[in-house]
Amino acid sequence: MSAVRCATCKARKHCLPANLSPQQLDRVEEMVATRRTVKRGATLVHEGERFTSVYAIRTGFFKTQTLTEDGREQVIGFQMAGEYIGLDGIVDDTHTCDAVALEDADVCVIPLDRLEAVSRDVTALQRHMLKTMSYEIVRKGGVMLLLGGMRAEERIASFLLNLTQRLHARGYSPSELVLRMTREEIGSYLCLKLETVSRAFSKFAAQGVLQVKLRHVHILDVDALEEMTSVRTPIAWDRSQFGAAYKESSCIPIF
Amino acid sequence: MSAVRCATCKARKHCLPANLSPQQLDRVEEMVATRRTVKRGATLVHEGERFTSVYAIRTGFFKTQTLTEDGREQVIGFQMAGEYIGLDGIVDDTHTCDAVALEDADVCVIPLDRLEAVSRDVTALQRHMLKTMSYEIVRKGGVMLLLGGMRAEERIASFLLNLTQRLHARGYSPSELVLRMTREEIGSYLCLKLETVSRAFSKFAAQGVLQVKLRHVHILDVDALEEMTSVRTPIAWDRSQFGAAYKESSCIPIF
DNA sequence: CGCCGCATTGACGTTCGTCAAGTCTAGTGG
DNA sequence: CCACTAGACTTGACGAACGTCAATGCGGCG
Repeated sequence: MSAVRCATCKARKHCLPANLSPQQLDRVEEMVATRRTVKRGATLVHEGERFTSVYAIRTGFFKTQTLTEDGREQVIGFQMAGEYIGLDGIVDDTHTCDAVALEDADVCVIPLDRLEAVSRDVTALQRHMLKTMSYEIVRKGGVMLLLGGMRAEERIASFLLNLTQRLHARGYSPSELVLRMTREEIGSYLCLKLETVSRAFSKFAAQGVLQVKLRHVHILDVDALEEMTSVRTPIAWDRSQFGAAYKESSCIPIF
Repeated sequence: MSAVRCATCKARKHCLPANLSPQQLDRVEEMVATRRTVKRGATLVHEGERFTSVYAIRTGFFKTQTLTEDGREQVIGFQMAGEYIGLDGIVDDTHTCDAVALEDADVCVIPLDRLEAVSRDVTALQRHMLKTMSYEIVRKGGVMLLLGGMRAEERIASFLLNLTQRLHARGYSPSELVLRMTREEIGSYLCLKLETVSRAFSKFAAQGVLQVKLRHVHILDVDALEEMTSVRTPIAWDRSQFGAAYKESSCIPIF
């Protein structure tokens, strides 16, 4: 199970602090209790389940969602390689949402007590985890601004920009992407109906901003998309490491 | 300046872990570099300011807000005794919002490096800070659900329930409260216009659910308010300590 | 090849924002 | 102590944005 090493993991620059010494890296690797594969459509964690570990995504793509009082599934976020799942469970030792794989995935299981123990020795990790959680707080603040202040088309423009930026930071094309989620899941996340999402895609295509063919999206005019997103970005967005260096991104921290 | 001790602070059960030994309490107290008073209307931290410390509120009431691209002030949250301000600044060493006192306040200044150092020694504190940040993540998720899934009146019902619950946990009446913020600030927070807030108050009053006289609100029918808030609560809400014991609250974690 | 889930498109209605007029209150200064 | 004023609040009329409902198209998978 530990044939996979952090040292050679492609997601490492997204989930661990930079500049760890080889000794520290060994220490950090001990945190990973095990690794799990999750098939497309399978659920990694269930809402209400007892929390013991956080998960770092090595490969794959997830959605997190929760059940609202009236029975609808509300999508909370989309997660990709190097991002963490389960941080919301720490507060009450209970996971607050489902995490469902939208493509076959591979995750590291990190028990919280080991994470804490190693954090006491490796101060860079301690700081990194605080930053990771702080980042999630700011990200969610960005979504709040988006939901409160943006029109349907603006939200969708932000969403597309954000997805491509994060994918680009992981080696994919900055202008072409394959959506892993349905229109309904996008709508749920942005608090819009699937019809509204569909209409926006069609309109963007008619304006020559995008080419859309079902899940395949080709962005023709990034600037046009960015002009639609009028809400200021609180913090930098797609960077492989936290820090002041990446502040110039104009995309809202949301997804 | 250290005439004020954590041991005798009334906000302590909200901002520190329970069951600290006297020795641990001494250690924890060393974190507090200084204390600051903030007059009503004054700003504790400014958006964009370099982050070095988090703040724990001893007394008083704050709003946090950020400037959107188009120049509006968007209220992000309201904070009261025992709650932390500034956790969002950790990720990029920069505060992402203003914190403005809505009544005269008194806060503890806790430099992050000291917080980290003490956390390495006092594992209960380490865990507590992770829980505090996890809580903020879940709280923000609750606001997202509220903004996405609730009507104006439902949002305002949730808001009122939440405020009274938090105030009740701090010794105030569970049914009577004095709002520290304007209709416009409530509206900004809930992504509604001040007219909509006003109309909802009037309607609730006409229904006999509330008595409202400007900032003075008297809740006559808590059950009616709770019935309006249809979105399920992800986690427990008003508790002085984290843990599974407080799960029964039916109010959405938002504010 | 046919079916089913996903996506598109149109018509209509509800909710809340916008604009505007007017009231009340706390705070200020005479 | 009272008059004045600026800001906060209330209330009404109207319109735009998006949700709702419904019909239809289409592509991938068995």
